[in-house]
Amino acid sequence: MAKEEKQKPKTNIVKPSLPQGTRDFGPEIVRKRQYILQSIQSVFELYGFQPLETPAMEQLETLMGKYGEEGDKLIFKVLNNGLDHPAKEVTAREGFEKLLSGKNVKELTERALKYDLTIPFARFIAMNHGVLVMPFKRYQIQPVWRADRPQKGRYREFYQCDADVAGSRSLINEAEFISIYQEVFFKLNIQGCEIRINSRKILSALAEQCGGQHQLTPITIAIDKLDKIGPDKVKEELLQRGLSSDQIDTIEKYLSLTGSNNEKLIALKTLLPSSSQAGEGIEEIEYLLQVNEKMRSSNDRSTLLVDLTLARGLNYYTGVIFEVKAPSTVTIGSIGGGGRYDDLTGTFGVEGIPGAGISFGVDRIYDVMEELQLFPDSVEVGSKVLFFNLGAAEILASFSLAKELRKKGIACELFHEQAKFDKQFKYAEKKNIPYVVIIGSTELEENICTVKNIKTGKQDKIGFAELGDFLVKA
RNA sequence: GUGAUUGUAGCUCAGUUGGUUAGAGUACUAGAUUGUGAUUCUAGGGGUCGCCGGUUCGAACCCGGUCAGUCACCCCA
Repeated sequence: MAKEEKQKPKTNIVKPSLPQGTRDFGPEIVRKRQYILQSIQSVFELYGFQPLETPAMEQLETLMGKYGEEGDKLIFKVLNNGLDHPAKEVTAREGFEKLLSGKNVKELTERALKYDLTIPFARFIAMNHGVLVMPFKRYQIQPVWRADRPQKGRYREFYQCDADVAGSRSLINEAEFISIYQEVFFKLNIQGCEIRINSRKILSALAEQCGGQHQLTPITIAIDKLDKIGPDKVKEELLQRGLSSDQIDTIEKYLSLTGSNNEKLIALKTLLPSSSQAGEGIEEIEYLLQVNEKMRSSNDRSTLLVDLTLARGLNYYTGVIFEVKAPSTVTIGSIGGGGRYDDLTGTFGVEGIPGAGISFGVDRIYDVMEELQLFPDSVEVGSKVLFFNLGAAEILASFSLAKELRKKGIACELFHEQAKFDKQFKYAEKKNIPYVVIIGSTELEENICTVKNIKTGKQDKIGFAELGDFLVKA
């Protein structure tokens, strides 16, 4: 026995692997993602939003109960440290018993990874509202974690990219959010997005007409599935939830309202005539349509569409709601969403702070851009210049030339060893380096170098002193 | 959390009813080629067949479990 163990060398080799639903991002992917994130960030900044970062972890109680029963299950919990300490053995065991009976256990876990950016934002506002300039406009670009089962376009760690404003009821915010969407998609050259809007007030009025407020959530959940399961199944689901056939009839009429934005709103007024809430919702949307018409520039390639079937799952929304659909040429659905919520911080004991916000789905925007080949070539370029290494004396000259180029802001590198041309060319090609500088013994004597454009194959003899200017212009 | 399906070289994939030493293309390395990327040719390295266990004289192949990917549901970005 002992012999066998000796034969196996004792090593600590671990087979490298990633936790389920997480990813590494290689250099090209990081560049492309950064291109998207920086575009969004710059637009947020242009509208006066300020950056905020919050910890990866929150207190578990900050998160629990905010995302519904299903949401709670998807929160990643962090095990407390020191549970194996003898002094804590009794409480640890008790905690584990509680856990088995399905309770939340402070004894075992007090912290959790954040599940979205909105609740940490609300927590931040609740802690700091006294010292913040209100309304507080913040944007936040950070990873969040969900213990969901991964599938395409769905991960356990992913980035969210949110802009929210706290402490303002003005519709100007919503109008600017629409404008931000349009500007970002223009910047990324994504054409044909649909920005869909609706209002929770309208949905709420509909629920009122169909049995009362307690029906709001079931109704929104059911009609949110409309394009997925079709009108018949929606009716079925509503029937199961105890709505009468009269009420379902109303909802069916509601869902079948068609026409232009204004036609839909006019038809809606006759469907829900007595509701002041519906009236408010309609007025708000009319205002946004009007502003959008005025602000619209030739740059905007996204359309603003009133979609009365838009519901959005999260039930903290109370006013206008948004969702952005990817261009119909790709099969990726929603790439952003948001809306207004009246009570951001009530759950933290701070009343009277309303908010509104939007979010960009970075991973899906990436997929859209990849599919439509919208990333500019320049995104892929790291170094602009590679100095060939043709020997010790030759490369020595390259050091100072490289330093000169870097001083001018040109990224460049020296090939790491003397090697044949083939190898050095291939390196440049694989790294998407557009120019190579060749300095051999003949060039060295004359203080010149050969600059070759890899794509065109064009070569120029350039004096050492002129190299920087030549490449700045190239 | 439920169900289905896949896992073989760095990458894309073959692999017969279970049978000797697991293959191809591509990529890589060296040479033909001592200063210009191609093509071609030659040679070479590279595998715990996801992992653990079981059945068998014998398992990449059959069975069980597990991990990971993909897809659908739930839900969601």
